[in-house]
Amino acid sequence: MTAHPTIHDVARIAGVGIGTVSRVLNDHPSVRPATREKVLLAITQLHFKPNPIARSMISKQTGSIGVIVPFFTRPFHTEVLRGVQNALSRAQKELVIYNVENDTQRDHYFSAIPMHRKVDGLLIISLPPGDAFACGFREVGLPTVLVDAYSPHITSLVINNVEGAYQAVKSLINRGHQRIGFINGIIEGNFKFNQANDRLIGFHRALGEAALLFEPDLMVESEWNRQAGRAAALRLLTRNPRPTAIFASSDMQAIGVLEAARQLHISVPTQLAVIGFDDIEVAELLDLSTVQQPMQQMGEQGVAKLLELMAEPQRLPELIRLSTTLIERNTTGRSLSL
Amino acid sequence: MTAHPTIHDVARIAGVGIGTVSRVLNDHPSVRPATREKVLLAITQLHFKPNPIARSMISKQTGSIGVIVPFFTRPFHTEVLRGVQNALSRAQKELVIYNVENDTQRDHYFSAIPMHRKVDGLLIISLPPGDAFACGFREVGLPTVLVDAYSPHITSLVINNVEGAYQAVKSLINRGHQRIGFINGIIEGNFKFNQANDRLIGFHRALGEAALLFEPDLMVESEWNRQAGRAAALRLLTRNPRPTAIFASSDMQAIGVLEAARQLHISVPTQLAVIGFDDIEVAELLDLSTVQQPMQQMGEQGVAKLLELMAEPQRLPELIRLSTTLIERNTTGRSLSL
DNA sequence: AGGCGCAATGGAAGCGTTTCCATGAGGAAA
DNA sequence: TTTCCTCATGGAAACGCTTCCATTGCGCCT
Repeated sequence: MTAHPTIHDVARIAGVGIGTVSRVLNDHPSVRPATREKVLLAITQLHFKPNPIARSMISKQTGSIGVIVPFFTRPFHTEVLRGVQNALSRAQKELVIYNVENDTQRDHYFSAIPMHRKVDGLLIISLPPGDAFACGFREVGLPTVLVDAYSPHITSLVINNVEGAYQAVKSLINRGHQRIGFINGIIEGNFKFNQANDRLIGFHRALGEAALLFEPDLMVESEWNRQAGRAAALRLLTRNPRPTAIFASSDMQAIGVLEAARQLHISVPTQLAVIGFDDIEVAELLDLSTVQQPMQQMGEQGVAKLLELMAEPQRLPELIRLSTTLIERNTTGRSLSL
Repeated sequence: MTAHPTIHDVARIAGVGIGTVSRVLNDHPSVRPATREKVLLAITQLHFKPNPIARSMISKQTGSIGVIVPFFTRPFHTEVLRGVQNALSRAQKELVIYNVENDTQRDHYFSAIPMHRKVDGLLIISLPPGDAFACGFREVGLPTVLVDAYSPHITSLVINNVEGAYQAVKSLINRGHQRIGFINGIIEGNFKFNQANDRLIGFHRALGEAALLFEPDLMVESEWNRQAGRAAALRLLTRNPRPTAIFASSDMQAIGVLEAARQLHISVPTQLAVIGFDDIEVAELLDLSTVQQPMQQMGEQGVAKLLELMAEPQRLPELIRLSTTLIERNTTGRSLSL
């Protein structure tokens, strides 16, 4: 409850000027060792800690990084955040989380955060800002990096969604599947880059290469979660003839597919092959085949890029591509493991 | 890139004094409507936003809440955070996450955060601070609330771990199990309150009530994760005679048990009953019996208590108890669901 | 011995707000 | 008309720091 001591108190106790105290705090060279000692002593006596807010006032730096992320929509994001957190704590930065649950909230953050200057840098995950916002970030001089999203105006770190989807679908085709269902994420109306769109392209490509026809009936859009995946799968699996394989845009959706299959007494993988996307921890538990994203790496590298940008704000935007890895487990037809 | 306008710029443009601008910003009553309009106009013209750091300087409020949490150790914590985030965004507060991975980091945060005053309040999850730290929080006047941890000096929100463990073990006993293995979390050396200790008490109680002997051999401590749970289960299941049921302190550990059982070709639930703790989402997927904690509620109510405390800092510490719910699924022996 | 330059230091200014006090205008009461 | 009081307003002070400029003292060079 005692008031916090200030630099003036320290100066008084140490019998020096406030300038000298400040110099000691900032490791400024021109302080005589003897003086430094006096000051240091006073500091420990008073339990003095410099007030970071007053410092921020002058330095215009807060030591915090903001992360805008649809946090609870997919375990995927938790994993990315893990990477973010790792890199950030190494860099001694604080992590401020802005969770977004809907478009209103997203836009609110996009427009408010650059103005309020409570973070030194911004990491945006899975949410492509429109050009207007993107340019806004540049204009106010807030270093920003996109992860799992793309904008030409902002350094972006994306995985190759086309390739990932292609790998998944091709592996299904290689196993002889001809009618392949596709549960995609939501394709955004305003048609910026987005994951769902790229994955559709990959889906098409794999089909085309195998001279298979794309049947619009076999593609469904759904939210990224299990319930929606399940509902989508129920629709797909009641088509006639039904698909013999389903590719889902996220592991959670794929798990929904497994549930739907169980409900309809369709056995996996014998009657239905299933492959997901992400490779979250549960995928391994359920022996789900999937397309692995380097989630932690995405987070870490995103932070690394952001720190670079903060050090050198005039840097031009970059586009960094990471690749996916096909993980074939039981749901695409390997014999049951032990 | 243009410098941010300040209150002085606004005052100049509007042809008023800075005091008046400030009054407009803070909805102070005594400003003539006409004057207010002039100021408001200047504000929109300049795209002026008050600098929150300068505000913090005076108000000594940052609008942020810190959360110290061993974030990535259990999905449990993600769920609690979800509740925290909900409550916080309703209250328009920012969320600063301090993830702790080890004791050093924990103690660092415990001692540094109260001093640096970058958060208005602190929520600590699953990490009991020692008395020294606990009193420290009070002394510097940082409102603090504990969730899933207890200290007599700080408002604490805990579930009834004794009861939860008791419920779990009793349900096993009711099903006829006599040799029950217990994979507990780590019991902290310094023997403050902790979850593991209470659960051990609950375990004992259930055993005692049924006149069963506690066999120290059948209890193992392990980290809260799957790998450790699996290792612990392998040890338990190679005892002779082996337990017919295992109660694990977390669902992730319980999942490790399931893996171990599969590896040893022990079938669940016929040859081995398994029950976990938490009721995270995967538990349902794997049809795992468990003791449900109201995770989101813990987060929300923790924040609610914290906000109360911030409004009324002299409040005395409270102890709030939440209860658990036994969820019986397949791994404790219900016949296989569809 | 005198002058010069540099190292060490003190403290004012300034960062962008809020708050408070002083001032002035205008209306009501006499 | 004069006196008070109130309401609206301007701007200085303060928040706790960093930075910069001015000042002092000392050693070294000539």
